[in-house]
Amino acid sequence: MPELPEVEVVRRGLDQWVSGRTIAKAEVLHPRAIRRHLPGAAEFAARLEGREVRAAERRGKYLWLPLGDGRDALMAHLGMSGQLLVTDSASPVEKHLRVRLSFTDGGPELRFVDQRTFGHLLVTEMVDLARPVPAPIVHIAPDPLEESFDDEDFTRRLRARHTEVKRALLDQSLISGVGNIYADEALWRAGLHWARPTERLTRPKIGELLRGVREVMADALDQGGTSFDSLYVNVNGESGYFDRSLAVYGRRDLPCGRCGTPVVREPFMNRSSYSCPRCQVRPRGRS
DNA sequence: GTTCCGTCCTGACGGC
DNA sequence: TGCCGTCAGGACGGAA
Repeated sequence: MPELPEVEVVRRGLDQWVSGRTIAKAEVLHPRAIRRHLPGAAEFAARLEGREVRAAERRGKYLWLPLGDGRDALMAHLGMSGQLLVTDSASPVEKHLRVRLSFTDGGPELRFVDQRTFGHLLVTEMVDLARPVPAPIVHIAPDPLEESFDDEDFTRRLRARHTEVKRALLDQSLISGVGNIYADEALWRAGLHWARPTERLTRPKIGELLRGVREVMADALDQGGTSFDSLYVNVNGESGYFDRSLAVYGRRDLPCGRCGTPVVREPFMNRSSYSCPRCQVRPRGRS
């Protein structure tokens, strides 16, 4: 599924193939794909048609294309299965095509394809903060790859929480862009068990955790950015074109890359947490 | 105010 | 072979 590094690759692809072009027509093929655009499909299309697309931006897993003078934008979240494809208008329609944008230059169109429709698109006003962001995501914290991410502020707010460290990592209002996979990988790099209470984490340990988050994302981005010239391979949110070299995620019973101990899978928030029972010791009194 | 949990969705997969 | 249950999981709304 698309995580922050994949979304960044999509952003770069959109920048290359879509920015600077003018939208001719917008078609909504599945209403759920624009469910957060409350005025509906007709208004969605009207807000887009005839508008010029500016440079693509991203915060966490949200992407947006500012329109015209930049006071509004087309915003996208890919969810778990969403893809933004830049493709020739004559190419066959994908089974799960949800939204389709064509351009006045007659060049390749932009398609939003999403099997499970957890993703969505909307047109929204921008809010002029220190960095302008789409209105629906003003409550989202900066992601750890943004310049405006404040390590000191994160440390203070994390220690003020009374919860498990992984829950906090997945809380978008504290730090954005970290999903289940990279949370597990970053915790493994920092030698932290996912159930460790946030209020007892030391400053150096939080420093290690942030370093783990940034390194695992940077590694993925390095790998994803290597073959960046093919239209079809890169402007999408497909998992699998990153050879993520995961250390623990999805590796139940396989040896930990550091100590060889078999990785364990534990239920967590109706999903899974993977960790090394030796490198990431479970806090006492928590089972 | 903070924390937690159910819900949305479709396809792959395993068990019977 | 085919049916059914389970799992995957980001974000949000509402309950505790």
